[in-house]
Amino acid sequence: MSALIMHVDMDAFFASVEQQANPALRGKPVIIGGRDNKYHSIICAASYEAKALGIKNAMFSQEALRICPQAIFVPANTAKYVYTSNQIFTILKSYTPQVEKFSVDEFFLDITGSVGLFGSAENIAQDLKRRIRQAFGITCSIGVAPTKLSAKLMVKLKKPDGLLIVDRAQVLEILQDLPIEKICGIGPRLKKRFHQLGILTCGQLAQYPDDILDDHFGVTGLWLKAICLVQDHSAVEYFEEKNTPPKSVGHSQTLREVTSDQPYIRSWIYLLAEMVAQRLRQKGLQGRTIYFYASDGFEGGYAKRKTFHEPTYDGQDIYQRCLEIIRLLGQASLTVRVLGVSVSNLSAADSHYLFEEQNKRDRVLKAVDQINHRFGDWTVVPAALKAAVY
DNA sequence: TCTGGGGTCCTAGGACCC
DNA sequence: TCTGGGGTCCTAGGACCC
Repeated sequence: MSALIMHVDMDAFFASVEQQANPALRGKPVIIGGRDNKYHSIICAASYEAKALGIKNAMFSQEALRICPQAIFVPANTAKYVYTSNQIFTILKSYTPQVEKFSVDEFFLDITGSVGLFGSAENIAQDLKRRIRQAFGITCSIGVAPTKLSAKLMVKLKKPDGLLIVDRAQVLEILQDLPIEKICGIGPRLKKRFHQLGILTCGQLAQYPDDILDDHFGVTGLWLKAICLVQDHSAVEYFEEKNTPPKSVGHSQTLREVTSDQPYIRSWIYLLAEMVAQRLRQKGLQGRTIYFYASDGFEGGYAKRKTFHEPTYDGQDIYQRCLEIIRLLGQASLTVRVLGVSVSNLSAADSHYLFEEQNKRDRVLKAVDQINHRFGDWTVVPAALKAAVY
């Protein structure tokens, strides 16, 4: 008997959690994200009511407001979503110990050994949907198939509040004419390269000769073909609510328009560096690798990362390191629309510095954090930031 | 389809050790 | 001292996901 893998995907998770927490939001178009016009920011998520009115994921908040002026904006509350996600995880564990948290709102379950206890995959799925709806007022979509990725794909076809249970033959039939980019793992670049080989559908990829795929894409090509043949038998990983520390912390910002104003660009880089540093300190982390990214929005852009000897959680350090990376890029003058700063190679922050000088700076940073925490972000900012913030 | 802001993961190549 | 194959670790770059 082949495996039974279940994929569970919450519908409009963030917005649903907020609607459950606040009855006044139910049945209304809700947008998660800032409404501010200080920077032009993007929305984080939207309820189905908002989506029905034309709100799309990752829209600029001003654009969303224009399309849907009656929308209710709610600031994102990540802690709340993670908490609910962990509660859902606990419910899922009552059907099988083999539950994998794929993201905050997506899970895989291996229910191959559970159907004996619970009757059938259909029973488990219906029961689960009912319990999650009762406990959290949230609907979810469920797919059951012989492999993880085919289960995930089935969910994609059935959102929201969907349920699709299929065997291998049915998956193969659905895959036959499905565009390859629907596969989790094929983005715009790979899609283009597959199209150049005349591969447009999963059915075509499933038929393609191994050696040519290997030549063009290496193991990735063979793995993607296995997915299209429903032979990607990667196991559902057990994991407890793991609290793995982040591997990188970063911020990026799209400016209102392309600019070559170097002082303005530098103050944005400084602001991003400070924002990243502040979050590192909140998490008690420091990092050695600085990643800097800039793009004019048309011609790709410059991206470079560099690993430094000393870890840091100091915004000024991060800023200086960004400037060094820019020098390495050989760009005397930047023309940018998008800027990004990210720190990786993280370790637990160690505040015992050898040098008193650093200790002093350390205390200043902590004091600034405390003031900002108490009076709101950016009460105290380095003078160079004023141009960008105000 | 891209938008875009937060990330992760994979891989090639260099450095180093035995 | 040179040679070199095999292995591991690290870095940088790129692709992709939600």
